[in-house]
Amino acid sequence: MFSKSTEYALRATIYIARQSSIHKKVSIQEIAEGIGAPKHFTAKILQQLSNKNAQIVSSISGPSGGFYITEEASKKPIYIVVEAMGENTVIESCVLGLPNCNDATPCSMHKSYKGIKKELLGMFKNRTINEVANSKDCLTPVYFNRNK
Amino acid sequence: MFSKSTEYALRATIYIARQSSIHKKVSIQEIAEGIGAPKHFTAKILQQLSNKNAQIVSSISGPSGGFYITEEASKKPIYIVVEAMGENTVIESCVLGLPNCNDATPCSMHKSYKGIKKELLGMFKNRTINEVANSKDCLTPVYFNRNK
DNA sequence: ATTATTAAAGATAATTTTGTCCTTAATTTT
DNA sequence: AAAATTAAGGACAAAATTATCTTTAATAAT
Ligand code: FES
Ligand code: FES
Repeated sequence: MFSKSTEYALRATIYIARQSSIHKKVSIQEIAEGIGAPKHFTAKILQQLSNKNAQIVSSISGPSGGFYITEEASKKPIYIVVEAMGENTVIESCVLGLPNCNDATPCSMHKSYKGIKKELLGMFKNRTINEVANSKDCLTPVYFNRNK
Repeated sequence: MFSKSTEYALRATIYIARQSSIHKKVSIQEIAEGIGAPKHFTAKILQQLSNKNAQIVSSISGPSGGFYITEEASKKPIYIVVEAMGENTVIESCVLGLPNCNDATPCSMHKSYKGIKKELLGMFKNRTINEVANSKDCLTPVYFNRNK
């Protein structure tokens, strides 16, 4: 559904929200291993998630530095992660790839897709980062690095 | 959601199902223009859709040749198009990109996604090519080449 | 048979995505 | 102040996707 980048971004955000706080930061190394993603690629993605526009995760350089997420940010919907990666279109656009997916210019899948699209959007817009990260639905410790 | 290839494949299949019959075939040229896709790239995709494994669309070379779809094929679900392009995983796999999206090994999005996934799959597995192509929901003639 | 038309097939190129590496800057510890 | 640790940033490389071009094969019309 999403690109690798966005998948890693979601996993990294959830990982950070689970493992860290302002007092206990996590390193790129740890995050990359925890989510099963290449280290340097993960670093790039974390930059996107922490830059001025996104401000989803926070970071501090130097020893005992690393990444963490503020209470404030963790209350935001996971949608912002997808948005920061520029992939919100994946959820919002036409199944057939036509421009303007809306009731005024429907494609022949639109009527079937409309409801699903709404639910998909809802899933990302209504659930907060914190809620997803600490959901009781799955708390296996080795969660993100299941063997592929 | 899908790759360009799969989007083109879906549009092309729907286009052919609308415009053609065994008596009135359509050329690559016409299809490509009709769906707003690059001609030679469309040709490649049509090859995939017509090869021995897929057999979704049929073709005949030579003058007055072109593509068409059999009654039999048009009764199959549009899912087979997505499958022929090797992108059924898009619908079937984990939102976070983890392996084995199922109730036994859920990720923290799984519970929310489960129902949506089922509907998405249903949309592709329950609707036939013919049904989608000739749906009353959208019969605008210039449908596939809306200006982008 | 020859010519024209159309898809099939293969080679190549451009672009985007994914992944790696190396240097710099920031910050803490010693 | 110096050394160590960590993220930031930029350059580069590999792989995958998308797109184009050229030649070949099939078929029909002349
Ligand atoms: S216009 Fe195609 S899904 Fe909405
Ligand atoms: S396991 Fe992640 S959506 Fe099913």
